Amino acid sequence: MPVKPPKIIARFAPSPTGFLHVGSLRTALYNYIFAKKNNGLFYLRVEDTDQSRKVEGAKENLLKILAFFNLNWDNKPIMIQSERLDLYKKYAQQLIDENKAYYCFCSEERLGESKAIRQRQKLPTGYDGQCRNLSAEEIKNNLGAGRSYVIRFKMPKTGLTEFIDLIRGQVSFDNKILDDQIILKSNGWPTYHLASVIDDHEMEISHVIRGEDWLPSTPKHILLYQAFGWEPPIFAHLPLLLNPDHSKLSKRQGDVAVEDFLKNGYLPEALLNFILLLGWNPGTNQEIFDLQSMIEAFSLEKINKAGAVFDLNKLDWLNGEYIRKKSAEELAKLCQPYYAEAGLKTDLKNLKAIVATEQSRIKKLSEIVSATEFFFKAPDYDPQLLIWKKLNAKETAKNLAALAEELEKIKEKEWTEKFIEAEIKKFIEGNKQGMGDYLWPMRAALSGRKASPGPFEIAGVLGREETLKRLEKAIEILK
RNA sequence: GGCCCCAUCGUCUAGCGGUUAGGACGCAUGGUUCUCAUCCAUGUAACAGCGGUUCGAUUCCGCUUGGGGCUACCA
Repeated sequence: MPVKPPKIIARFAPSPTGFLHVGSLRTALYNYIFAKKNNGLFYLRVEDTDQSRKVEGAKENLLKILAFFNLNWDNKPIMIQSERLDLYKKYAQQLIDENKAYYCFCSEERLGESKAIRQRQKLPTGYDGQCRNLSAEEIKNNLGAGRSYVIRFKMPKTGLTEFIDLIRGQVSFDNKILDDQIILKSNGWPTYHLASVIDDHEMEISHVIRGEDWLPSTPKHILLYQAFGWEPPIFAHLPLLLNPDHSKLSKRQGDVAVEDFLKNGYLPEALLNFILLLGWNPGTNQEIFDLQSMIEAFSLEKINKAGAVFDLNKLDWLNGEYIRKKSAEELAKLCQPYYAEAGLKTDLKNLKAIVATEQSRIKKLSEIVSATEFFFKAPDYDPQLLIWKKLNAKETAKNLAALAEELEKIKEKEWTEKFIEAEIKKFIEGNKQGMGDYLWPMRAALSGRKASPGPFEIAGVLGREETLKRLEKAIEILK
């Protein structure tokens, strides 16, 4: 029996601008999980038709990040538009030959003036159609004279272009307000409109899932499909990601580059989980998703129409959740680069113990260094910090001395958090004072901080010698 | 200006004619704890407005208002 080819093919088609926008990552994610959910294919295409925005290494960077997030594409090699220039020209020529497109020789100045006039007349500001009906003679003369030209698509002047958007339902545009779009630039390169339509057709894309900012140009694309006699794909326009002030998520108001989030210590799985939930929900109360469970739970029908504010608060919370789920070893490895950057060195075993003490506190990996730097070097602090509630300096020093004496009794090989805790608690319980009268000064002496991991935890990691040294120092400065 | 899209707590959202309008983040309070965090419990806070349709509208329709996007030889 012949195998039926997969019907569902989605794609991610970024332009290589040098960094990956989180909004683009979400688009890629939705396309990927939609394809996988439906046993379909996920294709990648690089839309590098704007030479002026060319960035060296951007494409490689893009692929690296997608792979890092495990958004693996099925077309190898991937499609790259700059390698297909002849094809776009051929199709543009075909439209010209069929009188569905035309040469336009208008200068930028004339276009600017025309636009200003139409703006004043409160009319749509699109191209005024000056070159739409040039005679064969005029075209020949202009071409002969070597005048620069673009190719414009001839939009129908009447009728409606309607389509069903999977997210928005029926959408309708009046053809007469549609601009005669440039499809081939004067340098011979295609614009997005031409290239994406041709490529989506050739890749046999079944579903175009992209940002809502593309919604207004979708009728132009559909008309292009019709001009070529092709079946348009199904469209689904995603709600936009928003700044806190509800404008389109932009660099001005914080990080938007995926690389920056990673650098700041967000885990890829947390970031992915977070953006999944911006504009989509599973219909249940589940909030934690790995890639596999996303695929299982996903459906396009549950995507929202309204834009979603990118709320760092919730991202931080989610990231904390994922950090807490890591093993000490995983976390230590993830934190290593941050220590290296700070010039702090220690072996992995020690690092494991150190990061474990802050695992429940940090929200981002980048916080680990400042949160744990007191392990690396004895902290400076105000002696007042050592004093707990109603105690005075003298009593505090006395308690610390008693504590030190007890700790002295613990042998090097018994020096573990658990054992220290058991011994010291036993000792304190034998006294008339409370836990805080001993433990606060001890913890403060070891960490130099108001808030920190517990004293036994710190002592266990610090080791016997360093612990006793810090206690001595505390007693000293209390005098 | 023109066109298109959108509208439930501060934020992400559930709801698909009859609900005490639910959950999560945040925030607040309490418990656990020497502290902070974690964890647990409780609380806080929303259907933009006006008209219809209907026995009944958060839900369906229209208008208003508000927000956003597009309007490039950028994608």
